[in-house]
Amino acid sequence: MNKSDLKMISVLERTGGFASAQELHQILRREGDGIGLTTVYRALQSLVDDKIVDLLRRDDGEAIYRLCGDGHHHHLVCKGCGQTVEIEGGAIENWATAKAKEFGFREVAHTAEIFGLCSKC
Amino acid sequence: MNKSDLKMISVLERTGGFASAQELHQILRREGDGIGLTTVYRALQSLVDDKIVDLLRRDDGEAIYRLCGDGHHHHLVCKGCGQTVEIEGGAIENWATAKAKEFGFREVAHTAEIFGLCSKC
DNA sequence: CACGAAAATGGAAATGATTATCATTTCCAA
DNA sequence: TTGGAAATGATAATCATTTCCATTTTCGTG
Repeated sequence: MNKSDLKMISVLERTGGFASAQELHQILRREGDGIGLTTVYRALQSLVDDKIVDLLRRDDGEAIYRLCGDGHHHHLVCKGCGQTVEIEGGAIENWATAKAKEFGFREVAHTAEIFGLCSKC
Repeated sequence: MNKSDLKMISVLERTGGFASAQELHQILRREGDGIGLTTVYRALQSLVDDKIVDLLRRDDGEAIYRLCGDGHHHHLVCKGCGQTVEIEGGAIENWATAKAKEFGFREVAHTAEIFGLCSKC
């Protein structure tokens, strides 16, 4: 956990929703921070490894990052403003486990995200 | 639906699991087909638009395609051999709908995939 | 069959995100 | 202060995907 990591956490806190590496870099630059794009990618990768931020993908495949709370959870993402809500997925966990067992799969992981328009958009 | 579209459907049928555009292109080339990469992308895009194939993303963001049956469904994907199984997601549908309503989201869609190792791998 | 328009095709260049390189700078303990 | 490790960032390399554009194929009509 170095200076850049903390800087990224700070921007992510301020932006709230998901943002791409490029966007986060631009924001920092606008604020006068001379941080390099390389460092942004490095810091984000490091935070993902430490499970401090979540990484998921936009429709076009671009990676987007979000500061996340502890433990396993899923997201409700607004297509309009990018605002996201962390949600519990009790039903999902059971479903994934059951299906995996049904087909004899081991070491399973799963992804589940919901996209839509929030009440403001 | 043109010749290239049919050709892509044919390869996808033979490969079974998910494959990327680049992989599908290589397979066709190996078989002696001189189809261009551009055409592969175009055909896949067209099939996705017509909801004949599913598009999802590998961990690194690369797009992978799979011939899919009718209707809404999810996948159980083997990390080892790429073999996939289409599964029903009754529990997921309800979960997604309920959560969306709970937070006042409209026009919702959702993704849910399970990754693991199949019995052979 | 011949002709021309429209669709399809594919090679090459452009794009854009992400990663690798590498020289320079910052940190920090001894 | 100093030596080395870690961090940094500009630049170049990579790689999937798109865009461009010229050529070829398809196909309906005379």
